[in-house]
Formats: sequence, C-alpha cells, structure tokens
Amino acid sequence: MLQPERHSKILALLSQVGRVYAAELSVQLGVSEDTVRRDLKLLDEQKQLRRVHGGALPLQHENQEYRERHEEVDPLKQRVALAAIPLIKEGQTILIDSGSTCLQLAMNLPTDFNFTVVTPSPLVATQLIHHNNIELIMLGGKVFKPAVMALGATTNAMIRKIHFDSCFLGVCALHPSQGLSIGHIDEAETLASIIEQSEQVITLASYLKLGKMSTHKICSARKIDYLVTDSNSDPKLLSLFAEQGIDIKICADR
Amino acid sequence: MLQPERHSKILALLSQVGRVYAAELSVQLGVSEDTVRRDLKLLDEQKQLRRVHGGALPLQHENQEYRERHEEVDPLKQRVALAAIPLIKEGQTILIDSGSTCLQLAMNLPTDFNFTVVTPSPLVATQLIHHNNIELIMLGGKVFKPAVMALGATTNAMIRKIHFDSCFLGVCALHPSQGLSIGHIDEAETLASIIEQSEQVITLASYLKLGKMSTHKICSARKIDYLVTDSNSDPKLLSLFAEQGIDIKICADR
DNA sequence: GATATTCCTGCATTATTAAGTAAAATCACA
DNA sequence: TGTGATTTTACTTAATAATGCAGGAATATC
Repeated sequence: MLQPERHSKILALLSQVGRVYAAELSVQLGVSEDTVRRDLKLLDEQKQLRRVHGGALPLQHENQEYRERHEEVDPLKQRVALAAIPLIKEGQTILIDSGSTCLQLAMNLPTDFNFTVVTPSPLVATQLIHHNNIELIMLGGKVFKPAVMALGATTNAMIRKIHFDSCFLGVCALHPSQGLSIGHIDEAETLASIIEQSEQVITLASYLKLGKMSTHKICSARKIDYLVTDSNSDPKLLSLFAEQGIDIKICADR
Repeated sequence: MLQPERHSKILALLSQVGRVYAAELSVQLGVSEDTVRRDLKLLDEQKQLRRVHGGALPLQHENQEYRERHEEVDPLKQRVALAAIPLIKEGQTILIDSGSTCLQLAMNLPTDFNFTVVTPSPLVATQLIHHNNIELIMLGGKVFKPAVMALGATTNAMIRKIHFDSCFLGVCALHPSQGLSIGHIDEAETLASIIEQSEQVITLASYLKLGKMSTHKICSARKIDYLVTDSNSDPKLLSLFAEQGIDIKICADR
C-alpha cells in the first residue's frame, strides 16, 4: 500500500471512529509502527489531525462538531419544512423521514388536531414525545449512524405492514430523469419501501438538492406527488418536474 | 481510550452535571483512580477546571445556570447506573430499557470496546447515536408516551426474534413475593417478553422502588439475576431478595 | 478526636516514541 | 539497462510517557 493511500485511510478511519491507535493502524495497514508514526507525524504537521501519545485524534472533536451542527437551525430548511405543514390533515398517518429538514418539520408539527406519525429516526421520535395530539410509531431495526435512522430488513418488513397517507422525505438528490437517489443502498431500499406504502409522496428539498443525482436510485420522479422547495430553484428544472406530475410548492422567502 | 479523550470527556461531563467525582470517573473512563487524579491535576493546572477534594468543579460562574438547566440528573440514579456498567462485557448484545436510570446508564456506557445495544426508548437511542463502538438497534412499535418507549404487539414480535445476553431494566416496583410489577399492562407484557429473551436480567432500582408493588406483574423475583441499588436500601429486604438467588450490587455512596 | 476516604509520593511496569542505521524500493539520467 | 541518488521502510536501542500499586500524609465526616 502506498503512502498517500495510507494517509487517506487513516483520515477516513479517524472521521469514522473518532480516534486511531498507532499500534492498531500498524496491523490494519500492514506496515511497521514506525511507518505509522511517520505518517501520523506528517499528517499532524499538515494539520490534518492531532497527534497524541498512543495514536491520533481528529482536529475538532466529533461530538462538539455534531452538537453545533445540530443546534444551529438552517433557516432555509426551516422555511421549506414550514411550507410542507399544510399538507398534513387531521386523522392521517404520515411518515417523517430522517434528516435535518424533516427534523425541522417534526419540530413544527400542528398541535390543534390529531394524527399519527411514523418515523425511522430516533431524533424525530424524541422530538415528538411531548406532542399529546400525535400518536407516535417508531420503526425498528438497526440504526444506520450516518443517516440517524433505522433501516434494513427488519425495518422494511415493518414498513410493509403500514399504509401511509403521505410520507415526507428530506431528499438528498432529485433529478428529472434519474428521480430520487441516495448514497447508501440500504437507505435507498428502505425509502423505496416507504414510498411503496404511501398514498402521497412529499419531498422536501432546498434548491441545492435539485438536479443532482446520487449512487442508488430510490424511485423515479413520476412517483412523487409534491415537491416543497425554495425560490432559488431553477424554474426550468421545476417545470421539468411539473411535467412529470409533481405538484410544486415554493416556500416563503423569509 | 487516549488521554486527551479522557480529558474532553471529563470536561464534557463537568459541564453537563456541574461536578465530577474521582472515584466515579475511574469507573466511567475505565482507568485507575490514580490516573483520574493525574488527569484532574493536569486540567486544573491548565485552568480547565477547579480541583477539589473528591473530584472537581467547573471554573466559570455560568456553571450555576448549567446546574439549574441540568438539575434533572438525579445523582442517586446516576450512581446506580454507574454501578451497573461493569456488568457489560465486550461483544454482548444488551437491552436497555426506558426510564431515567436507564438513560443515565446509556449516557455512561463504556467506549473502549464494542457491543450491541437494543432499546425501545427513542431517548436512549438518541443518546447512543454518537457512540461509534456501539451497534444500535431500535425496537419499533407504538410509542407509549408516559414511559417514552415502544411497546405492544409489534414491539413484542420484534423482541422475540432477538436474544439478549442481558437486559437492564429500570424497575418501578420490586417486591420479594410479588416480583417485578408496573402500572400499565402493555408495558408489563413488553418487559416480560424482554425478560423471556434475556440470558441475564439486571434490575436497577434505588431504595425507593424496593418492597413496592404495582398493578401489573412482569415476572417473579426469581427470574432476576442482579439487583443494582444503593446503600439506603433496607438490609432485610435485600436479604429476602438474595434468598431468591438475586445477586445484589450496592452502588458507591455520596 | 476517631475513623474512613481521598490524596500524594516514589517506584516498578509497561507501552510508546525518537534516533540512528541498514535494507529495500523507487527514481533520474545517462 | 545500469548506476547512483533519493525515498521509503524496517529494525535496534535508548529515552520517554503513561499507568497502576503501595505506603504514609492530608482531608473530610461523624
């Protein structure tokens, strides 16, 4: 294995697990501890990580980073989420996906009528614990950490037993011809199951997500009923979506 | 765990609960008390905290606010939870129940080895999202708001497909002859399913819960393997439990 | 004031690192 | 293709750092 390969592998591991040990790296990379130390020393000098006795740590501690990221509310996402709320009707059973936009949706759900929320996200569930008008159903299964949601066979099986009036998806890539797509295959499958069980598919996406595509396809654009986005979106792109039967909702500007 | 990791964890705990004890840190961090003392001494020299006999305190006056905000952390429950941590072994699959004591357990799980956590509580799940060494499985189902946990037929079905090395239950009533009991029938059934699937049953209960009984029986005391409690518990009561084969663990005082 | 914790000091043990050197691989250039 | 320079890696040894343990000192608790 070449030096730059090792370096990127070390950095990948670091961001994945938050710490690396020199001794372990030596085994994992198949080189001597000396080489690992030289690598770590180099990466430290390049400010790519923080060298400490016994191994190395990321520059900013992951937890803090996440907390900050989590506490700061993106106003754009919040506006998109707010614009989607009128689509919820009394007595419905809706699914709310994981992701920051959907979390915003969860934080702003109506309190003046009753409905049921199903979610694969522990964060969304936690947010809804104290809404007395909401019947909350958690989807079970292995929690996929990067997306903070339950997914996989168990989750899919549970989804297939539920019929949703609508599902609210915080998409990460929506393309006119390629449809909805996402970076992880299991995530794609679980989202596809959800869509299969939903009367209406409602996607929440800021202009940054439109016209993009990712690795694993979830469904074609035709399956989508609503797209809630913002006024920065390209009108041509939006008309392409409209041609495929998607009802477009633009959120307020401020 | 690397030294700087310990340091940031100590500081994080400090800002969360407003005080740390050397002896507790030793358990939480998996190192000797000497090492903890050296850590505290270092952090004190770096003006990151104030060292005091028995532990350490935050420096800033804003800690007053912090303490107010996080006053909900019951130190008694935290100590009981800490005493249960050594019962977790590498590679195990454990279930962590809902409830404040179990939430404390979740907040203090070891980070230096891998294991799997299954939980019906969105709060526990949210807490564990950032533990990279923990494989997290959420139990799905209707969320029972008063207990903040998934329960019912769907949940029970999912439980029956999993075998737990041990389950950690934050009991609300444990009586020598009546066993474990609880106020809601569905909760009782779900907990019974969990116990059925567990190799070891570990109960966490402050002295306030012992000798009490509630409406719906979960299981007899004989099914319980460990009772982790505090030194305020009535010794006679404890010996009655011990007679039924329960291993009693008393948490540290203070 | 007695007792029990908690703390500090020195020391032994272990793990980790640094420095120096040699072998191997890679590269530059004829 | 061959030769020497350069880089990269591995090995050895000495130094350093981190940790845990055992005692006596300090501190808190009753």
